Parts: sequence; C-alpha cells; structure tokens
Amino acid sequence: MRPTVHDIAAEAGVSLATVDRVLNNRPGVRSVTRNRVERAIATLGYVRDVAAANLAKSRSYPLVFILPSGENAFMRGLESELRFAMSRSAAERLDITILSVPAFDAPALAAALLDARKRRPAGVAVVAVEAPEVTEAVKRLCEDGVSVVTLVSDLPGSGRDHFAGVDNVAAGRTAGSLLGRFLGGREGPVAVLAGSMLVRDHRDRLEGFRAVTSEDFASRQVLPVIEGQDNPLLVEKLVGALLERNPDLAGIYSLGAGNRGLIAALEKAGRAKSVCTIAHELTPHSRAALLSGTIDALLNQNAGHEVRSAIRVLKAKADGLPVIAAQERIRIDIFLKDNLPLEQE
Amino acid sequence: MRPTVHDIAAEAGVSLATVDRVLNNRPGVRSVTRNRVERAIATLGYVRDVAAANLAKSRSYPLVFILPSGENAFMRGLESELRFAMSRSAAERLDITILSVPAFDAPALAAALLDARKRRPAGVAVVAVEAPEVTEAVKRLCEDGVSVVTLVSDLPGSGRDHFAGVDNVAAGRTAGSLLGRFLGGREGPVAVLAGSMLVRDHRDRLEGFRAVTSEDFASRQVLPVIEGQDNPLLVEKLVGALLERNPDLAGIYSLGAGNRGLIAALEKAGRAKSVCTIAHELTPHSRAALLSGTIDALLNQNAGHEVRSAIRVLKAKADGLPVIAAQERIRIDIFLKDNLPLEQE
DNA sequence: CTGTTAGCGCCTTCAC
DNA sequence: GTGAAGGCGCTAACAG
Repeated sequence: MRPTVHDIAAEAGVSLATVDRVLNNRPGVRSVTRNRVERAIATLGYVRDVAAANLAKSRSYPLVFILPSGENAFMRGLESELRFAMSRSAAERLDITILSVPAFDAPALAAALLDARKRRPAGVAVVAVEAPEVTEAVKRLCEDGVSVVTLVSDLPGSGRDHFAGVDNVAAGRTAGSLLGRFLGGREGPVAVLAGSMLVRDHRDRLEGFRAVTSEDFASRQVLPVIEGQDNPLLVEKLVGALLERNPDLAGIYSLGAGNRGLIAALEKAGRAKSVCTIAHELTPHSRAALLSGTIDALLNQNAGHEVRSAIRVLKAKADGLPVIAAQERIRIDIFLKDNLPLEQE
Repeated sequence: MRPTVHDIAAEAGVSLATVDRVLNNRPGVRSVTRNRVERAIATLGYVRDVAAANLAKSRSYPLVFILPSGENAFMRGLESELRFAMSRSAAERLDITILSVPAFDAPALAAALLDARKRRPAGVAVVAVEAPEVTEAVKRLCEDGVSVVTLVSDLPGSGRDHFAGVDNVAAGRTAGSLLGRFLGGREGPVAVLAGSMLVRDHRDRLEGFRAVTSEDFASRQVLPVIEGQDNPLLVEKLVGALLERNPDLAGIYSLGAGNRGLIAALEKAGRAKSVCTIAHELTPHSRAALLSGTIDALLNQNAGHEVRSAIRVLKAKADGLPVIAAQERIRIDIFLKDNLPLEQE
C-alpha cells in the first residue's frame, strides 16, 4: 500500500496539518519540524495523490481559448475539437471559455487577451498574431501568473509558457524536399502561396521551404510569394493569374489556407495533374483533392492533438507540474493518398 | 456547482446508499425506486466524479505487458517508454507487470499469456505473433473478462478489444508510393527486405507495398522478398549478396528491423547514395543513416504514443468507458532528414 | 508554531 | 429493500 499523509504524520511524530503545511510549503512550521517531516516523506517514498488533493480542494481549472473567427476550415476543425474536449471536461474539472476574434487582426486579439485577463483564468491558449501589442498583452498575462500557451502559431519573445503547434520551419523544409524529389529532373519554376506574412507559422514555413530549395535543389527557380489572405476567392484569382503567366509551372507549395481556391484554379486550368502541388491541413476539400490527384502531398497538424496538448500543459502548469516534452511535441503529419485515415478527424 | 449524489438523494427522496446502488446498478432496489432515482439523475444532469469514486474504492489497475526480448532497438525503445510510464504510474493508480518472451516464438508467447492470466489483471497488452495457440490464449483471456490490447502487431480473429499500432497496409502503400515517386523515371528493380512472415505487421506492409507498386508503378520490377529475421548480421549478409546479384538495383524497402545490417551492407558496397532506401522505425542507427543520406525516408510508429494509448484504452475498458477512436489512432510518421525531431524520443 | 475537526464526492459495511 | 455511519487521501478552518 502506498504511504499516506497519516503514515508520514506517524513517522515524523506530528499532526496531519503540519504534514500538509510542509507538503504545500506553507509557512508556520519550524525548520526543525519541517526537516523531520521531509525526512519521513523521503524514507517512506511518499507521493501525493493528486486526485484526492483535487477532491479536497474541489479544484477546477478555468481556462480561456482565443481562436480566430471566420470560415477557415482548419480553425473551425480546431474549434470543434475544443468543443468536444469541453463536452468531456466535467470529469477533468475543466471550465473552458472560448473567445473569438477576427483573423489576422492584432488589435482585436490584444483586446481579447485583456478580456481574458479580467476573467482571472488559470491559463490561456491563443492562436497568436505577431504584433507588439499582442506580445505586450501576453507578457502582462504571464506577469499575473496566468500560464499562456500559444496554439498553432507561436509568439517568440512574449514569455509564453509553451507552444502547442508544429515546427513550421521543419514543415517548410519537408514540403521543399518532397516537392524537389517528386519533380525530379522535370523543368520549370515553382510557386509559393501564403496566407499572410503577419503570422509566424506562415513566415517560418516559407523560410524552411526556401532554405531547403536553395540547399538541395539550387537550380530550381522559386517565383515571388503570393499572399492570398487564406481567402479562397482571392486565392483562386491569384493562382489563376499565376498559371496563365507561367505555362511551364512545375509545382506549387501552398503554405497557408484557402485551398478551395487553389484546387478550383488548378482544375479549371486543366493543370491539376501536371502541376505538382503540396499543401497544408487535412480538410474535406484538401482530402478530396489528394484522392483525385490534384494535390500530391498534404502536411497536416492534428487539431485534436493540439487542443488536448494545450489543455494538458495548461493544467500541468497550473499545478506547477513538469510537462513531458516528448508527449507534447506536435508532429507534422505527411499524408499521401495512401495513408489518409479513413474518417475526417 | 455540479450535482452530487447528495443532490440526487434529496431530489429522489431516498438515501445515499440507494442512489449508489442505482448508479452502479447493483440489485436490491425496487424498480419504482430505481425509476425515481434515474429520473433525478436525468433532470439534474448528474455525472459521476470518477476520481472520487476511485478514491473511495481505492481502485487500482493491474496490467500486464508482454514484449519480445532481444536486441531489437524498436522493442527496447518501447520497453523504455513503458518503464517511463510505470515510473509515473503512481498517480494513475497503475500497477504494471512486464513479461518478456523470445521474438517470433509462438509457444513461448502462448505460455506467457497463460501466465498473465493467472495474475488476474484488469488488462493485458501484447505484441502478438500470429499463430493458433496465441489466438487461442488471447480468446481465453477475453472470456475471463480481461481486456486485451494488441500492441504493434495485431491478431485479427482473436477477439482482442483494441489494436494499438499503425495501419500497416497503409504504411506499406506509403513506402511504395514514396519509393516510386522518388525513383521517378530511373531504371532498375527494387527489393523488399522483411523480418519474418510470421508477424502480421510485416505481412501487411508487404501487401500494401506490392499493391501500390503494381497499381501505380506497374513497370517496376519487384524482386523476391528477403527475410532477415530482424537480425542485423543476417540482414547484412543477405543485403550484401543482393547488391552483388543486382548491380542495377534502384531501391530497397526494408519493412522490418535489423537496419544496422542494411546500412552497413549499403555503405560497404558504396551504394548508399545510389540505392533509394526506405525503412521503418526511428532508432539511433536509422536516424544517423537518414541524416547521412543512406536512408531516404523513414516510416515510424511512435512507441511512446503506443504505450500511452494501450494504457489509456486498457484503463477505459476496465472502467467500461468508451474510447475516443480519433485520439487512439496511431499515425504513421514519415521522416525525411528535414523533419527529424531534435532528440531521440 | 502546531493540532483538532470537519468535509470534498463516492462507496461499503452493517443494521433496520 | 432501504438507510445510517464511517472511511478513501487530502485540505482548510479554527483552536490552542
């Protein structure tokens, strides 16, 4: 049987309350007594039963999640994963609030962070936009002792506790490597389609893509980046023009969202099969395009994992517990038509 | 505040004990009373606090894990992940026993399953070898009400509750697709190196590889399968001979273990760069070979995830709880040199 | 500074 | 059939 507080109390010859004070290092214990208790803890190999402690404290974990609104399929998937987690949150003593802000809107995001702060949560998870006012707002939260996890897109220099997302430089490198190898000796330039250079994840992917292309496929020309604002209609227009301008285009790397527009443009131009296309995020549209051959490979971040990881980390931080880095690393999924999971996740 | 058993008791006008009987549908309650309690539960939206219940029951989860012994790096990694999970098992009320059996040894495995059965665990996780006596032993366990999870290699038809491993047919398909696309128009046959056709995962990978090769790369010749028993020395000998026999070999798919031998043979023959190689499992050796370019792509199953998933599922089954399928799906990681995680997991 | 006491939400004897 | 009482391991008031 595992030792309990009673065993320690007996071993150290003190009362339960004193043991508790030592365990939670609260003041009001002479150092002699404290030492005796600590020795007892060590010799008995005591480990606190967190479940029982939480029960006694009737502890709960108020968390705030800040997500971009809009029709971005990936973000909506993220939100639905979050709502699913909330539905089973009763058992986990979670109390989650969702705040919505327009995408790529730094002032709105900063305001939401202030709003979150007023609610005095144990932790905040936020899909970050990189801007000084956002960084400032996150810093303030951290100073208040609220743990902050950035989700999907990071915010370096803000002092956030953790980033729940993929290594986007590596993702860009991987895309570049795959595109280069898939194209083999084929001639023609490649294009990069981004959402906005305001978000860190898009910038990182671009950097990785460019690095690997110049290292390993130096002869391949990379056309200037197109920014589609993750907006399918705009993307369709821009890619349509791109295809007209470049009849010899060999490949496209779409590192942001708005894939619906990309797919439409490729198919309308009859170039779906001849242009090697690599895109991000598994959504109903991109899945169909992968199966039909319009998209050749898809890089994905598992929204469910990101949400669960963010929650686990926020909880651990709230309890002052360490996080298992390996478990919280969000991997880059690479999907070909051959390893697509059966169901949409 | 969430409703508790007290609230239900009050609402239904009965005592705590009766509420408890209904909750755990134990006998000794008139159906009228039972109905009243159930109505109270429904109207108050009660959900039982599992943590508190476990505390009161001082419940624990005795589990048995059966792993192959030997120097297979992947299996040793799996074991170390398991030991890590055991080290933090105190908080999770887990009581895990590890049983070791020689690899590919069906009688020994069947005996271990009987041994496990005698310990009356709540659940068993086993790396299966496909053989009638093993299937039989697993069936018996299930009949005893012990939940069984197959780990890494599945055992269809045994009635196991869950498989914690990757879709190996899809893995084989993915390998075939990557190899085909990486080779492009290059001439020459490809070889397949397996461990043993006795384990389901190897057979499944081969099936997937052959399927995609004949569908999408029909002109590519696939040489007869080589079985290296996951033994590095044997593998090195066999691959050395293979390379001599086939000076025009374009690619190798290594679907089992023993990659140390494969890498050595390729490098000794000076064919490390000229033969496109796809292998399984991230280990220190395969990682180095990926970085040096001897291996072109690595398919991996995350041992840590498999172990944690097996534990979660076994625990859920023991409590009669449903499992979240999406969360427990073990994905096929695809590693290029560009998306290799920094540290060995 | 230290100890006593009464719970947290649930389960389990043992009476009635 | 049903209920009352005590306890799981820990924490938090309130006394001393």
